[in-house]
Amino acid sequence: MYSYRYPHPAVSTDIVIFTILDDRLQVLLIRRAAAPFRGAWALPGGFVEIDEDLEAGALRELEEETGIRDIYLEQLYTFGQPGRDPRERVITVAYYALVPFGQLGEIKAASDAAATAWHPLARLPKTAFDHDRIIETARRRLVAKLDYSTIALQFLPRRFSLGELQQVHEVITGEPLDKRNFRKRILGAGFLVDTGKVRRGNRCRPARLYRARSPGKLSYLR
Amino acid sequence: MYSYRYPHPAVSTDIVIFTILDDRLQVLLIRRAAAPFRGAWALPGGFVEIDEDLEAGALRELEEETGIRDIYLEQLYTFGQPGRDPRERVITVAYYALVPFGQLGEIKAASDAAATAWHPLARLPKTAFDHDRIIETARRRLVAKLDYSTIALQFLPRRFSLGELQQVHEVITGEPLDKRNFRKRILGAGFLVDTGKVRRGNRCRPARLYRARSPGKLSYLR
DNA sequence: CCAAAAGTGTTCACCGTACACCCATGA
DNA sequence: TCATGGGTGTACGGTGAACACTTTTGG
Repeated sequence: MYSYRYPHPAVSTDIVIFTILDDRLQVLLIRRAAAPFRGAWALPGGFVEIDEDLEAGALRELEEETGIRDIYLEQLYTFGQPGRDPRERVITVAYYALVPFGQLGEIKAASDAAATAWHPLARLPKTAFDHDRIIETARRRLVAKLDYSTIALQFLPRRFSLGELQQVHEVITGEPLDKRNFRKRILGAGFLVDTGKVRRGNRCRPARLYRARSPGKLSYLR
Repeated sequence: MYSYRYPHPAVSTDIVIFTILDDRLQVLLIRRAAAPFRGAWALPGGFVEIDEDLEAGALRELEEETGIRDIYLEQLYTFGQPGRDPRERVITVAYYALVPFGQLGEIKAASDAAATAWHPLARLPKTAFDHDRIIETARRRLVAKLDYSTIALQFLPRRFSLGELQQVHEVITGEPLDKRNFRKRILGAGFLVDTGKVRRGNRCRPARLYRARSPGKLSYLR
């Protein structure tokens, strides 16, 4: 009854990296340099090594293919339908993460990726494998977590204004929010701290800058 | 760059089956008939066949080992830490499901399971592998979904009384609920339909029986 | 001085919560 | 007749939603 008598599937990770750029929710794709789906856009990711933790494998592939490192991944879902990869049976464990806009200079096109680029979710190209389905699953998860978690903060740098945070919420949901209600709700929740600093120089009134109460931690609202 | 030059991990499924029995949340475990962890309690599950969908594999193993069939599984999480199985690298995709109490006569001990038994979550035995962690992850998911989904209905037969539904909620959360508020909230949500039938013979006033508005479907509250 | 984003309170409707008694039945 | 769960309404406080004007700066 031991398993290694039977053929094993390949196991890979795929990573959905979201950012907000030009007032749109965007996802990072790489152009595949090799078959199958050569030339098609695909999620960063790759095969897990035999003694490597799943999340570690995802982080490694992400850094190899995009240069992005030191971010917090959350497991999304595992896609294992036979036939989703034409080469062989591949089961992929999908992760997702959110990165701040304005730190895009670092994205590189690496080893086995011909190019990397941000794509607005509203206008995705045809993607390799079932990656469009993975992206849609990640989008739904993101929207669902938006109003019971502090997930939106991950789109912002360490210090940010309330206007920026509101804009993140508006871009993700597509719905405009009332400024006074938003501020009351967010500040009342108590997970933001006024840093005492302001941002000036925007040809308008300076904005107070806030930070998360426990930086780096994912704390929940209630 | 093709993957099959590299060793592949084994992929298995594990299934956390909850029920409510004796006013306690319980989980179905099998006693392992083979090494490793021979004689220890473990979740039903097993290796995925090379051309088999993940959920189909989970359903097959569940039926083989317990006789349970025709239930709705939901994917829980994928556990892949190296070393979690002493034989070789095994990545397991965990599923969970809820079955009605009072249908337990069918549970069998099958092929590679020496015995099957329900265990109250509050008093779990030592489990094989990392199955205690998988069970705890499933329990948290269940509690989290309780009040924004109709998941509790899955513990009940097609027709049920409001008292039974309230009891399900109380057992899962461990908190008592006010009867009038519970009924108001549940009936106001509009996913229950009065069947017109009653259940009598309990030495007390007969209870109206309800059913889900869309039987078999997982509809959400708001 | 003007454009642009920041900042600020009140009112109202609705919802969750607290709370106690009668009803229908089988034994 | 009595024990057992079934069934019902109201009052209150808190929370989310609607809504408009002043402030501060850079150009």
